[in-house]
Amino acid sequence: MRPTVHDIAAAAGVSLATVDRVLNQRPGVRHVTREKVENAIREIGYVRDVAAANLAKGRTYPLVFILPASDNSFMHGLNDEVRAAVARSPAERTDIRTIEVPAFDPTALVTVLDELCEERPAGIALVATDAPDVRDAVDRLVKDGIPVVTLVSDLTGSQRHHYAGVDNIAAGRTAARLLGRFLGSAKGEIAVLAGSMLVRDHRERLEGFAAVIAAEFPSLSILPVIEGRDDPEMAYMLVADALSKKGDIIGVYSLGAGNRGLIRALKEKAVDRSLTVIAHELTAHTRAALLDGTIDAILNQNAGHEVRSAIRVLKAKADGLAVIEAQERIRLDIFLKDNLP
Amino acid sequence: MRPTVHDIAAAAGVSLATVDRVLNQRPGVRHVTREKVENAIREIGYVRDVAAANLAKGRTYPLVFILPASDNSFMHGLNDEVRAAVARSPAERTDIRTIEVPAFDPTALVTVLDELCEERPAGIALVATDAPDVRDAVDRLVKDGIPVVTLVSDLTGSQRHHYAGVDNIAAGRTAARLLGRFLGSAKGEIAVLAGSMLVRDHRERLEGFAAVIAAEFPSLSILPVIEGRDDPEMAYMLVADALSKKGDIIGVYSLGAGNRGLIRALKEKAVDRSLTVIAHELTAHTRAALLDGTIDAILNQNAGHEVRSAIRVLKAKADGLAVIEAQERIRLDIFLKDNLP
DNA sequence: CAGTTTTTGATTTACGTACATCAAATTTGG
DNA sequence: CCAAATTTGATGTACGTAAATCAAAAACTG
Repeated sequence: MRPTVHDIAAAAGVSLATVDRVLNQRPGVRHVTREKVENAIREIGYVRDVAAANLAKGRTYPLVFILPASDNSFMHGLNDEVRAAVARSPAERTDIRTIEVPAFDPTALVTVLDELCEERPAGIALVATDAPDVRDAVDRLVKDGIPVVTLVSDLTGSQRHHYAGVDNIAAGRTAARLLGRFLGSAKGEIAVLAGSMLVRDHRERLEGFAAVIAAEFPSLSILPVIEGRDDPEMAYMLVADALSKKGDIIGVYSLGAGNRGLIRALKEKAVDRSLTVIAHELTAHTRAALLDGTIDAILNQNAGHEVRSAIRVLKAKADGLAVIEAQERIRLDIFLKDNLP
Repeated sequence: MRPTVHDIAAAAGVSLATVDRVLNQRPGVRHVTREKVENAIREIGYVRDVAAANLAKGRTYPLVFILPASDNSFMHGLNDEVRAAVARSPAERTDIRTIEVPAFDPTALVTVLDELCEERPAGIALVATDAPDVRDAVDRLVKDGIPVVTLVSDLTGSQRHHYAGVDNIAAGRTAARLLGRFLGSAKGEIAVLAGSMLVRDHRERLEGFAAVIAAEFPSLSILPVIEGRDDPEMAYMLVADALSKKGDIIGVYSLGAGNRGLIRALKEKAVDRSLTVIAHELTAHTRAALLDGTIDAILNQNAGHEVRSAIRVLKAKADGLAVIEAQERIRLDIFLKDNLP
């Protein structure tokens, strides 16, 4: 049988009440006594029964998720995952609320963040637009003792407690290597479609991509980035336009969302050409395009994992517990047509 | 506040005792009453507080893991993960024991399985050697009501409750496409190193690999499979031998373990040649080889995920609960040198 | 050393469920 | 319609922890 608080009390020669004071860092314990108890805990190998503890506490965690109001499959998927987390709320003792803000709009984000400063939820997760104002607002929250994690896209230089998302530089580098290797010794230009350079994840993907292309695939050159604001319509127009111009585009890297538009443009303007295409985020659209050969590889971040990780981290931070970084690492999925889930 | 058993009692107009009888399917409840209670449960949306239930039950799950005694990094890693699970045992109410059996030895496996039939643990996880005798032994256990999951490698035609491992046909297909695309239009032979055709995972990987090569990369031909029994020494000798012969090997697919030997052979015998190499399982050795360019891509199954999934499934089965298949799906990781964890 | 403050002990209640017991009510069979 | 069987209710204890109260003991203060 695993040891309980009673065993600690017996081992340390103190009362249950004192053990409780030490365990829950309540005041009124002499330093020597505290050490005696802590030693006993270590010696008998006590670990708190979290289930029993939560039951006794009956505590719930009011959490807030701030998501951009973007009309693309990835954000819809993210929304779905948050809703799924809301459905699990009773079991996880969370009480999750989501707030939608306009995409790529630092001001709106700051307004929401400042309001939350008053409300004092147990934790906040946000898809960050990477701007100094946002950083400052987040830092104010952190200073106020409210746990904050960035989701999907990080916030440069801020004090946020954690980032729940993939390593986007690595993602960009991986995309570059795949594209480079798939293209072999071919010479030509690569079109890059991004959402906006205002979000750090897109900037980082581009950075990693450009670095590897430059260093290891000198026969490829990268065209000026197309910013489609993660909007399918806009992406369609811009990509169709780029493909219509004469030039020797032989590859495309779509590092943001709005791939519906990209795929439409590819199907209309590049049927005759054999483009190698790498895109981000597995959605119904990109999955179909991968299967029919329009896209060659998809890099994906699992939104469900990100949301669940964010919740775990926020709860841990709210309780002042340590986070097992290795466990919270979000993996970059690579999908070819053969290993689709 | 989420509803409790008291709320059910009130809603159904019965006593707590009756609610308990219904919830825990105890006898002595009239059919009409049972329905009344079940309706109330549905209407107020009651979900059992698992933490409280476990606390009250104080139940533990004696589980057994049967692992092959193979001296390769993957099996060592798997062992480590099981040990890590043992360390978590108190928190998860599991009581895990591991049994080592000789690798690729159906008879030894059957002996162990039959012994466990007497012992009646709450669940068994095994790395299956794919043989009819083993299948029959597993089916006997299943018939006796003992939950069984196969780990890493599945068991053809058996009644095992679940398979905790990657889709190995998909893995083989993915390897083929990567290799094919990396090689571009090059013509030549592909060497395949396996552990043994006695285990289903290796057979399936080969099957998927061969299918895609044949269908989509006709310029590549597959040499007869080299069976290295997942042993580094044996793998070294066989691969070194294959590379020494004249021929036009331009690619290698290592679908089993023992990659230490493969890497040594590649470094000694293929420095001058530019081989494209795809291997399975991320270990210290394959990681180093990926970084130094000896290996071009690594396909990986996360042993930790597999072990944790197996435990979740065994517990669920022991309690007669349903398993969320989507949650237990083991992903195939693809690592290039850029996205290593 | 009296008085004050701090530390410690003893005890109780609560969380939501499981499980057991015994009495009371209801249904069933003859 | 009575006895037997079945169904239901009432109640208590347990799981391991949290949190609170109040009294007792110990440690300081001047």
